[in-house]
Amino acid sequence: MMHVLIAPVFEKALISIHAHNIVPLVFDIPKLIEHGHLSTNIAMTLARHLKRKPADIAQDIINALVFEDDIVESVHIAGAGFINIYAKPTLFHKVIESIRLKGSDYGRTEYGKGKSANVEYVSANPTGKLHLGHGRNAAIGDTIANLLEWAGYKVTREYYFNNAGNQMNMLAKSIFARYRQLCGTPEYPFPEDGYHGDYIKDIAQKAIELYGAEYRDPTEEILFSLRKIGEEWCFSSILHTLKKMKIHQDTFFNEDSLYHDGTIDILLNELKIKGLSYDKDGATWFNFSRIDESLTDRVIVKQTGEPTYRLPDIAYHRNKFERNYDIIVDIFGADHIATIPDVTAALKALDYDTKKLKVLIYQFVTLWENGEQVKMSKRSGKSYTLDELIDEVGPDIVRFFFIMRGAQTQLEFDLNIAREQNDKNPVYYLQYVHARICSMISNAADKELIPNLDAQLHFLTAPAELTLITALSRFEESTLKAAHAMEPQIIAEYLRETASAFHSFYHDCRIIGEEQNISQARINLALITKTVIHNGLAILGISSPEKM
RNA sequence: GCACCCGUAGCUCAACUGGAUAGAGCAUUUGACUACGGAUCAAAAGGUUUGGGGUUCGAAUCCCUACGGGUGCACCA
Repeated sequence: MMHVLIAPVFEKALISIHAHNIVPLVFDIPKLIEHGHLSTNIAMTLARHLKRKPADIAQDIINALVFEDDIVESVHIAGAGFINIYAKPTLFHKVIESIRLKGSDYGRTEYGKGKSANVEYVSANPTGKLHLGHGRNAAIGDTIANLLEWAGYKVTREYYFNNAGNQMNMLAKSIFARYRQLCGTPEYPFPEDGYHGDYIKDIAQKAIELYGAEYRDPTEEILFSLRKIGEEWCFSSILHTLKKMKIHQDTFFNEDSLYHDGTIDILLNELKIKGLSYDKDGATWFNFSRIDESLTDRVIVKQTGEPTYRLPDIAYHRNKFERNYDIIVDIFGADHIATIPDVTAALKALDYDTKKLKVLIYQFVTLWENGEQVKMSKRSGKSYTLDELIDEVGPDIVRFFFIMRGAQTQLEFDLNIAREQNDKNPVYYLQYVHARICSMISNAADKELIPNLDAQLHFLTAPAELTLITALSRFEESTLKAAHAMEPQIIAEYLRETASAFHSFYHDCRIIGEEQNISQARINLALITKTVIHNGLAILGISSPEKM
């Protein structure tokens, strides 16, 4: 944000030396204060294009700088051609004013103004409870939706599911087996690939309450009914868990609708006409190899006449493209990686602009407890569910742990750390800032020290104060960068740095008990810190407690 | 075997997407206000960024290669 005040002056300088709009003008905040408050490598990036030495270009730029406001102390060339800028305190004070004006909107940008985005996440079929992998999916997806919203997009949060097909039939058969076992035939065989979780027994119990214990054979009718109550049970469990995680999705897209409204038939027909599909061995194949040599042809309609998952996947994505979103985001686990090239190639062959499609792949979660990995086996049904995890450590910690690492790295979820309510837990470090400030404000009020927004900010000159302001000034860049890169972890990292800057400031600089002017100025600084932490946590879907 | 992701301090991870002396947290060691919440702060120590080549002013980042880990490669989803 500080660069917003500086950049125009540099732009003018670049124009005057005829080096404007050749490469983007980027400012960095140097790690070392010896390198100034802000720096730019513009002279170095220009060097190649202008075929001149970076240092010479830097000197020309500096000579052409004209600062009208009294915000810059000095400008120097350093290293291989960096231009380092030393700001006056007034620059920092302008930052405070600006953040205060934006308040709870500070961090929002107009990057995606007038554009729409669709973020699809969770998308678990109603065959069971959500597990930890879904949790990571949910946290990443919901946070990216938040980030895009903060970047100005109109966002649709979508859930895609399939309540038909083999998986659901297996669910019905599993329920029937448990039903018989509960109704006096404990030796009734359980399907080989059935769903083993205990929840199936709960559903069977419900079936007994609804239909009695009389059914002996898995007729089509009874399986249909069991499938229905199984679906309802699972969906209500999924929604309940998501709600606990503070996740609400706008659209629930049923795969079935693609068959009912003819989308699938139309697609099949079109593929045939365009030569993108062919019949072989009684099945219909997609001619992927024709559009991309690195791909292999795949069956899209089986011999049995049933489609494979690829066909509705393509149809569904086409449907999303037809809904005219500017960005379409999928959040997928690493196990779905194979479908992406196929779906993308198919859409491209159908003339859609696949640059709009962003598929975010996250790696798997491993759960650790007491230094040992907790095995999560779907078959045995002994998986630790997302619901249990939320009950144990709360939604804030669950959400934070799932986004605090980059999506492409395998996540080690350490239950012991998640459970600890102490300094080892990174979530408290952030929330503590908020609680601390709230507490301080109420203490100040007891001493009749009321926040005065017109306080003289020029009393803020201590290093810890300037470091904190610098951190706060970076929030907008961070939200933008995180939205652009679709990496929630950037926000987590940003908040940690900012929290650290605040705690240092709070330790070094007393607020209550100092001279009135200084107290007021520092209260203002604390207040905007509270705003930034609150906004940042809100993006992550995490609460900002006033007490802990 | 082929494709994709990853390999950074003892452990878990960053690094503004090619920038200055690779940084945090935990663990270890040492210190801190009779005052605003010690769920805090300050400091020490810890590295040939898996190995080897290459690209350029400059590489953890890009390319090639070897090794190690994960995931996928169905007429399952």
